[in-house]
Amino acid sequence: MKDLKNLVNNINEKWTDIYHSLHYIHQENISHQAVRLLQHIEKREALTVGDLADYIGVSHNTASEHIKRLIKKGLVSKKRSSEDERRVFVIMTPEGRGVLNKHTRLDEDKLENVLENLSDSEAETVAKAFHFLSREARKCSW
Amino acid sequence: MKDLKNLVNNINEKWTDIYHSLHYIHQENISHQAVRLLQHIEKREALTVGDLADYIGVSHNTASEHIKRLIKKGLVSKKRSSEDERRVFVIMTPEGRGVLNKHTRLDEDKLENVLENLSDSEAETVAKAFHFLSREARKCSW
DNA sequence: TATTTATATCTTATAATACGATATAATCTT
DNA sequence: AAGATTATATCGTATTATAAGATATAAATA
Repeated sequence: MKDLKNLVNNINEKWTDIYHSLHYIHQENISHQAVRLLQHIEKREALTVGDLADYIGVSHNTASEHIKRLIKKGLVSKKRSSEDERRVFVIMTPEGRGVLNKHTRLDEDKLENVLENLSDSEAETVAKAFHFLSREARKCSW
Repeated sequence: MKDLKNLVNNINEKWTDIYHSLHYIHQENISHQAVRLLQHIEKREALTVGDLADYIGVSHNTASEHIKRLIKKGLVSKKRSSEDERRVFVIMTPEGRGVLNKHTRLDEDKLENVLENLSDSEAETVAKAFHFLSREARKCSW
């Protein structure tokens, strides 16, 4: 029998521990909303300016300005829809992906170092766990 | 034999997938630096204003102003050191912990829902994986 | 053709970020 | 004890980020 509440809390504590120990030391100071936008753009295909406005909960003109700033920094680009030429898709550039990774992923060198110190069976357990969690998380539509 | 580079990349992709699917929908728009400061304060004991300045890489006067703003929002409080009365420790308030959790933890309801959909043995695998990772991550001093 | 829709721009306002200069009080040095 | 050092705080100033209302433009739709 699973004690779910306890497991949830346990995972959450360790989730933040792991991130705090293994995250990148980044220098480029990107803003809060910029990270939120990039996170969403990375995970979804064909997002428009309006979609992004809804996602971060601001008016469309504000979202339009956010995108303008991200373009100026070279983190995203725009691509007009061919079906409906009013719509504009926001595309992540390789530079944007790089900056986002530095802000959301674990530092590859640190993580590799950690995994080296695990036994083969422990490393396998970790690989399986992330497989299970991401498989089910993807189904979560809330 | 472990293919580490591949495992690292695999975990990182799933790490961001999971966060994107399960993070809280937060409304309070706290700034980038504020989150960084709160994250560090949560994980370390007895941090001074100077420690925090070094951590986020700004001058001491800037850090002092960050703390002032966090105090105004009720997210941290100050406590003067009794040994050295020049030093001031920054303490997280329950409100600060709440706001930080909303910005760094996974949504408890979503995570519980995900775990419910795992078999007992899968859930156990997940619990073990976080145990192993956080155990080794804690040793990472870089 | 009139209306709606999707973006963009302009104006205005506030908050966040940062640093140099300076102030203050506590501690350490000589 | 006097002077130097250390830890914070505050003031002045400047830039960037954030946001929304009003307005403009161009494409699609009724």
